[in-house]
Amino acid sequence: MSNRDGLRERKKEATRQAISDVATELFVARGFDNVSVAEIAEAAEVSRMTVFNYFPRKEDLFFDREEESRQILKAAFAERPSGEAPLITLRRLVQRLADRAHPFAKFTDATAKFWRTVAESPALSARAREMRDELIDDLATVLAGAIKRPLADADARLAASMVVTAVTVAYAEGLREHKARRSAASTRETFLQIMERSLSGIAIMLKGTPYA
Amino acid sequence: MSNRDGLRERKKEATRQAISDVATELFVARGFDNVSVAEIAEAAEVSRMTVFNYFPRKEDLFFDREEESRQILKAAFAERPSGEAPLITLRRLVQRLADRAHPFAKFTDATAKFWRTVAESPALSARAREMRDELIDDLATVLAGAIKRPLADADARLAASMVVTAVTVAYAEGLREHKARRSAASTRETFLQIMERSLSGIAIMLKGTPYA
DNA sequence: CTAAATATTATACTGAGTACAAATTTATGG
DNA sequence: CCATAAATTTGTACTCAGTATAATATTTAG
Repeated sequence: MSNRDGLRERKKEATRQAISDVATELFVARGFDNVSVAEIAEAAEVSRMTVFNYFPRKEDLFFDREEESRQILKAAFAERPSGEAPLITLRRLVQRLADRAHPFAKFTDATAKFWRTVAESPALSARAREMRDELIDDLATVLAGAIKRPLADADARLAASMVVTAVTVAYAEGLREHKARRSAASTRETFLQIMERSLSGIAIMLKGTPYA
Repeated sequence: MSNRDGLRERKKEATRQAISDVATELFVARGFDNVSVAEIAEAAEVSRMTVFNYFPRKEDLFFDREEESRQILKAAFAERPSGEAPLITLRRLVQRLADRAHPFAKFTDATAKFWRTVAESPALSARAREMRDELIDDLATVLAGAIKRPLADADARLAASMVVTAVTVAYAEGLREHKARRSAASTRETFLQIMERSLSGIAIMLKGTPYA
């Protein structure tokens, strides 16, 4: 029998999902810090060790989509018209994410609750910050790759840091507007406006480099 | 006897300093994560509880100057010529820190070692990121205060995030140059140049607001 | 069916951080 | 100087995340 969809693989995926599901349920009900890994294991009818087997850190039970942002960046630069300035590619990417209401540019009660849970937990907040820094590194690498530099240079690191900061601020302001009961169109407009302002400023910072 | 400089107060300060000193020594010698609080307590001839009494978290034993950046910001805006755009105040502040080789703009073997120790410890890195976010909040508040807004608004938050990001990147590049054995003048120039480029871009982002 | 490969579990440990009460040290008022 | 109040230090016992390791159970392959 094949390795890929044998009984073993199916069971693994099932237990992983079961653990993740039960953990999410407990987290939203009682808050991340008020649920122990032992409780999750018990509720998922699995041993504590098995939980750590699938999710090395407790925070991994909450943040399941770490890989996704990396893929989005790669895809955007893979499809980009040759010769287009990397900063323009990013501008188009942001527009598209907003148009398609992608989770990274969506403001609903669900996303608000998600980030409130994060804000209420020091451990989750720390992990979110860590992921933000990892994203900066990834973006710097992708940017350098786009202009055929093997390694990220100082300009790429500046660009990446600034763009990720811009998204962070724009997203936070979008969430803020949502919580203030503004319309979806309004929050989307706020998000895009901050991104536009930021990107035009970043373009100035990168004038004379191959990135802008 | 007065409360301020009685025996009790002096002893408290002495033990606090003793704990901090012995901890720093152990950390630089063996790395933050390879030294337990119990060891520090033993080396400082004090109980484990006393260590936690003075330093609620282990990371506090390493980062002793959290308050300082806050004070520098406040002072800079307290002394600023009335009517000066806040972003100009910050530009002058950066120049002055570089001129005076303040720790936040200084690149020596000591600072390099300090930040290497941070980079080698997940816990210290996490704390550094947390402090960075706290600094952003503080700066946003100070910026809003400078134009007589009681609360930080979206523009202040954007400005603060971008400025702190700029300093972070500029400082990191300065450290990088130092590690590559470039001259002190060169690292200083790199730092200032990144700050200048960044601030001119940030000025564009803030055009039409009272901050730029 | 057997044996190798892999997943799960039990157990025991380290280390940070907390709660709380007991013991010690310093301050203060007579 | 003494007694007592106030503050500091300590001991003890706990919770919880995370790691190491060996034993056990389950799936796969021959």
